[in-house]
Amino acid sequence: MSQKLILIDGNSIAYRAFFALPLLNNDKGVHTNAVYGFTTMLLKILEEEQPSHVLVAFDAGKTTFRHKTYEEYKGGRQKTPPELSEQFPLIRELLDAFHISHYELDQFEADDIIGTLARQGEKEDWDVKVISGDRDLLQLVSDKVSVALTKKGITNVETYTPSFMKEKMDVDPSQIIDLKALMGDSSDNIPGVPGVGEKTAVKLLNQFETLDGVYEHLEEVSGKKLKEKLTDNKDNAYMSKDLVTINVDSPIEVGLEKAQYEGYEYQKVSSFFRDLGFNSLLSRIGGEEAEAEEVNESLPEIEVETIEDIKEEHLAETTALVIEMLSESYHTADIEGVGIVHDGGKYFIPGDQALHSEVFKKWAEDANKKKWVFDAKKTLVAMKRYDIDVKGLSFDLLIASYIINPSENHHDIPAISQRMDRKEVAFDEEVYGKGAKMKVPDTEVLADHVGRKTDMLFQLKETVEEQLKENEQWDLYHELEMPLSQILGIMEYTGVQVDVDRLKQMGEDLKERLAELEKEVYELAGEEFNLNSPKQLGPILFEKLELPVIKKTKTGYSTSADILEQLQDKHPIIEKILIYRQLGKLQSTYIEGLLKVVHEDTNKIHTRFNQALTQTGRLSSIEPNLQNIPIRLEEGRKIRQAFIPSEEGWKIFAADYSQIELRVLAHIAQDEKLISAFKEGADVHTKTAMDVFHVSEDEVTDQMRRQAKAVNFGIVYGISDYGLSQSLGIPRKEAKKFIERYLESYPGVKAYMDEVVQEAKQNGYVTTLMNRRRYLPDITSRNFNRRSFAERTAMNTPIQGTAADIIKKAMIDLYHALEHEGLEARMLLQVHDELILEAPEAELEKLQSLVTKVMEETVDLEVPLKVDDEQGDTWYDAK
DNA sequence: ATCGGCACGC
DNA sequence: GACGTACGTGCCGATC
Repeated sequence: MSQKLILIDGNSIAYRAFFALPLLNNDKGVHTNAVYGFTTMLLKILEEEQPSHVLVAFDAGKTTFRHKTYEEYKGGRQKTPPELSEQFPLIRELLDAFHISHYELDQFEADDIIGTLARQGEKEDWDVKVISGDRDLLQLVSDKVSVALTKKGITNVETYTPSFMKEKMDVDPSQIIDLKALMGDSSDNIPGVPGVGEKTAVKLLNQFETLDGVYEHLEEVSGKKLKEKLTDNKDNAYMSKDLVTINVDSPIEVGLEKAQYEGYEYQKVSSFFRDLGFNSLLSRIGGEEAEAEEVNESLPEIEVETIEDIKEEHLAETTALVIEMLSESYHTADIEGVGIVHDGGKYFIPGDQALHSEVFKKWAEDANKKKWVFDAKKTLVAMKRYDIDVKGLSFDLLIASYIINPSENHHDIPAISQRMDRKEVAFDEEVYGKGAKMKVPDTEVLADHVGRKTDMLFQLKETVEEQLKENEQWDLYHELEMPLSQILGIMEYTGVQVDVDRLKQMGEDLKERLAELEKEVYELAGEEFNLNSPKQLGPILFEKLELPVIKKTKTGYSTSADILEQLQDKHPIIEKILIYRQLGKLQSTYIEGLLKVVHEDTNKIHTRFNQALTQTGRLSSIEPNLQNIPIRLEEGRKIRQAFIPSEEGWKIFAADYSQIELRVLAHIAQDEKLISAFKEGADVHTKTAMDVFHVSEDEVTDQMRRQAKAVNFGIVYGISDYGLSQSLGIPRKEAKKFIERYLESYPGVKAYMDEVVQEAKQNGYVTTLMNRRRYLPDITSRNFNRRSFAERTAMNTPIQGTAADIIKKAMIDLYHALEHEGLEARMLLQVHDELILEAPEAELEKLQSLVTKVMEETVDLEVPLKVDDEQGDTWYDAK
């Protein structure tokens, strides 16, 4: 059997991992992010490649033989951060635990060790794969040697073979050295020929094949400047060539046999993982499969009493309560059991027993009996399904955890407890399994697990509340998110009425038009294919029809709408495809997708608002997402005709904030010009155009206003100059200028942007009006991209987050106002800056003034808030 | 099952 | 100079 050798560039991968992952500490305060990243990469390779031989090469010391040729080799490099240096010994330990050999050689770099072994393996006719982040290694590619370069992150790689290289870079492996010699490499301080970049170098090599070829035929090189540069820098080019050439004949003292890999010992690796706190990786290594029972056995003892018949003595004044469902969709999920923990005991009750019990209902509905829960909204909805109106939900661990740090991805009880260094609860996945294998375990196991979660909830409450108070987020939690959670629960439970027949009719019409379009596209293409597959569409457009290639994706040609639009006048097929895409989206996502989630007996849709997800404080909506129902194009907007009031004689009423983010910006930044624009009630985009282009109101063209609008959009969403250039279809430099001119026009905004970035650097986080936080660890990153992103986030989050705070508060105020006024009107949906209600026709007039007033007055800013309202028989008509 | 490409909203 | 560029959800095809 053929042998497979994996050669890993240890330094390169460690660097990659270090910069790709946030600087994590384990519980002992040791930085482990590079080790962690390295480990995930290693596990993935071992699993996917099943190699017979593995070796990790490291760079030895400070100087190498290359420094003799060129003293400045790798000069100007930032020195390795100490947070990373300290992790190299751990990486070696990791490799030892895996029984994987590693090697370094004085005066030589990891590249040379890898090159030498790769050639040896090749000679033996082995399959060799090199893993690195360093493109220099591409020179090793051959029929037997492939090179996998890390892309985004660490485990995401791109494997280079000779043919892939030719396609992607338009050069052969043998030309890589000459390519580098010409273009140089700033990160290694290799000069190359100044002024020659990748594009020129590839062009030269295509014409003359090699560096020698270029110099032999210098007179044929086009361009006087280029010829001059090449002549002047001939020495540099050849020296660069020497420097980048990997020594494939290094005096290494290890042979291929040393790299033999025979698998790792579970014990050693798992204890290494435990030492470093890599608990999430434990499940990925092949040890004995952790059975549910075993999981629980390894945890500390806990006594949970399973009771069938619930009595008052099992309940208390203050109780942690968990309603356990295995499925996320709590509108329909079965309730498997109920966990109850208080000072007097720990109980588990099978779901049906609890929810059908009169004793339980009475206790649940008693507002004086305090319930501590994880996800109050879910608890409320689930219980409402059993006609229980739960009251007294006084603590919500989910919301609290989210408020404390929204950037945590896992806010479930086991994850939270683990972060607090308590390891008494198994993860749901370990107990229930996942995907198709998910199942309800035996009652004993279920009771234990639910009991543990409930117990942990009971224990964590105090600490978490202290943390909220310490962060000055108590009000945000207690006065905003907690009350909102109840309101959202009621909204979700209420649901939105859907005109199913209407949806179905639209589906029929779409089906016909799609079939027609499909036929037309096939005719124009001259063949049939799957029109929904970009992978199949690409070759048709760009090979068969020979349309110009504007952009490629990593898997082929890009066929996205903005690319197709640029091709529109080139071929009649393009327009058909665009329309097909548009209608296809409506059909699959909005017609079929919505029909799938309509409740059969009521014809209502019940979304779920995720209140603990976004980094900015906005809500999100799932199953279905009712926050992205089409509106921009008329065709799609018609979907909204299917959203109707749930009662006869009722109407849909919608109210939205006008320019809330820009108003918030004016307020936070205290920018006089922006403030006065809003106070005057000016059209803000026109005003921006006047300020940015220095023209009077009547001189503002549509084009100028459109551009100003895009800039405002960019400011609100924190997009980059690149993002703005994309949305306007202009060069990045111009986009950058627009942003600069905007900031010159609004000095208050400029000052705010600078301040908020400083604040983020100082505190490590930014805050909103109501003290919502977003941590930005990348604000001090040495990586430009990460840092820039963090800076834009610092500027944008207080704006978007404050707007989110405001509408959330408005919802609470409105809920109480409706109650206070004795109106029947109900809130149904929130779409970031608008609220959708249904109401009896007779209430509309009152509603109009009430809703507007409540929303506009919910906070008092330097600028007025403005609310527009609409009404109609369907959501579509409320426009 | 999971990923990539694409498209919808704010 | 740049290895990626507002936030979400969900569909499809392709892949293993």
